[in-house]
Parts: sequence; C-alpha cells; structure tokens
Amino acid sequence: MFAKKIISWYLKNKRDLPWRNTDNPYYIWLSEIILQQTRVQQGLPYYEKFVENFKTVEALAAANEGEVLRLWQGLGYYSRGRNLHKTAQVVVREYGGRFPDNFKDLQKLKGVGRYTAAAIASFAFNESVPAIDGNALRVLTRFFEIFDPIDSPSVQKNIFDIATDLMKNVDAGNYNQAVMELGATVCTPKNPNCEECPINIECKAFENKSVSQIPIKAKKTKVSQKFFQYFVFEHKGRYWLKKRADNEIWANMYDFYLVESENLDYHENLEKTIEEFNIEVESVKTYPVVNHILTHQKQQIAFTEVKCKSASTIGNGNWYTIEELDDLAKPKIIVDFIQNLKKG
DNA sequence: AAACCGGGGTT
DNA sequence: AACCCAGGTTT
Repeated sequence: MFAKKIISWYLKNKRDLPWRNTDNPYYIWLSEIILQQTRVQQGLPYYEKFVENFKTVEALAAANEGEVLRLWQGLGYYSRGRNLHKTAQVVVREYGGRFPDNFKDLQKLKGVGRYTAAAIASFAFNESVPAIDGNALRVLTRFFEIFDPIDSPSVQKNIFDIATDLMKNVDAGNYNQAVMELGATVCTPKNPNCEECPINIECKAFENKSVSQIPIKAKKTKVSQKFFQYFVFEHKGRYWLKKRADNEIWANMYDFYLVESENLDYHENLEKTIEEFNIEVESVKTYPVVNHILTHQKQQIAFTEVKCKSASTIGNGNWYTIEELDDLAKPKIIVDFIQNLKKG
C-alpha cells in the first residue's frame, strides 16, 4: 500500500525535470552525478549546459578535462567533474559506449556509489533496487519511526533491506522517484507538510508526533579552522596562475599562488614569498580577509595583490590576461575574486 | 552558525 | 566501520 499510494501521489504532483523524461542511462547518470550534494535548483542549469555541449557519452569522453571542469565551475566538489570525464572515457573504451545495465556493475564506475547505481538501475533499466538518498532516508525513518542513527552503516543496511521489500511488484523507477520527491517537497527536514502527505495515516512518526525528531544523527560534523593566503601577482595587466597537480585538492584547476599558514600572520607569508621568488615589488594591496565557511572547515582567506616590476618566473605558473582567465577552470573563490577585480 | 542537498572514496 | 571531503545555498 505504501508504494502504490506514493506512486499515485507522485504521478499527480511531480516536478517536470528534464532527466525524468528519458530512459537514456547517459542522461540519467549525468543528472545524478550533478545532483550529488546539490539541489535541483542549483544543478538544473549545469545539466542543461552539459547536455547541450555533450549530447552523447562519446562526445563527453572526447572532450578535454579542462573543458569539463570549466563547465563544472561553480558547482563545487570538483572531483565529481573529473570522475564524470574519466567514467565517460571508461564507458566508451571499455564498455563499448554502453553503460552497465545493473545495480552491481554500475557501482564499478568511478563516482557511482550505492545510491547513484540504484538510481540509474531503476530509472534506466527498471531494476528493483531502492535508491535511498537523504530524502528517501527521511521518509522511511519517519514512516517507521526509526530512532536509530542514520549515519550508522548497519542501520542504513537495515533500511535498505526494508526498502527493498517495500518496492516488490511496483514500478521501480517511478517508486524511487516518488519516495525522493515526497521527501524533497512534503516530508522536508523542517516544517514538513504532513497534512498534505499521502501516507500520513500510516506514518508512525506522525501518529506519535515525533516527526520533528527524526531522522537522528549520532555524530556532529567536525569543523576545523584553517588560514590561507592568496598572492595575486600582477604585471602589466597579466596575472599569475598555476594549474594544480593531479593529486591535490582542486586537482587540475587553476588558481593564484597559495600559502597555508598556522595563523593570521600574513605579513610574514608576504616577506617569505617575495624573497623566495626574488620578486621586485611595485606595490602591495591587501584585501579584507574573506571568511569561507565550508561543511568541514572554517577558512580565513587573505588576498594580497602584488604588482610586480617584471613578469618573473614563479614556480610552474603562467601569466594570463583577464580575458584569457575566462577559459580556465577555477574554484569559485577565485572566480569571485576576479569578478571583484574587474569591477575595480 | 548550523543545517541542508549528501554520496563517494580511502584507510 | 571510521574517517574524510579547499561546496554552494538556505535557515
């Protein structure tokens, strides 16, 4: 009954989203990678861009990684973009351009875990396997009034098993979409609209007025404090940027010269850096420190613009005009800074 | 400031 | 199973 009620609610109330009008695994995979850790509202324009630029997995595989990262710019968690490109190449080279057609094999692809594999397997191939994202997890824990912590792997496994039973003999794709859509639009984290919920009668948490307490997380996110300083070297309208290495954070993306420090002694960083690269300084401009709050880190980032008397050699970087910078994939903090630079 | 969209990857 | 993640946006 659970499944059928939810599906019928979904068919009447679903949002019309482009990836819901296809069973092409390439488009579904693309949308799911974009939507990892990302709201529909934010991911939608990126999906449109990618579909337009890369109509097939072959087209995506043939692109340069730089192009892919440039299109991904601003979306965050850039390893998704790199995995997207790598996986496209694997699918073309090793799978003959056809995505694996089942839950188990899909998880072999880089960037495709349990949730994403279940989503593709059910939407594209109608395999009966539950796609449990945060929305579905919230719906299920509330419906069964599960007070166990959802960040425990064993609890997640139990819920996966329960969900597997629930979806027997129903349309797997629509069922999975339905549960997630209910979580996204009705069974929301705060102020859920229980009055309009199609399954409120059978919802244990609703019955016992415990909706606002569920789901429960055992662990709190740890937040650490970090200090960074960017040196924006400028010479005759050109700016120095470096392509980051393959094995580090923001891999293969471009940014200014970066120093991480133990504290806020940004002056010392400046002295050291100028000395290290033997830079002839014309002038120094200090920008207000930016507080950058991330999920796991509080960052204080200082931008220091150094106008140089010559375009010296500074590590493995190059000097670019503002216009040339547009074509390089950069983290958003850099994009934003350049935006301000342009404004003056 | 914390929560949210969280899943995937590594150890 | 524990731990990590150089995100953007909303509450």
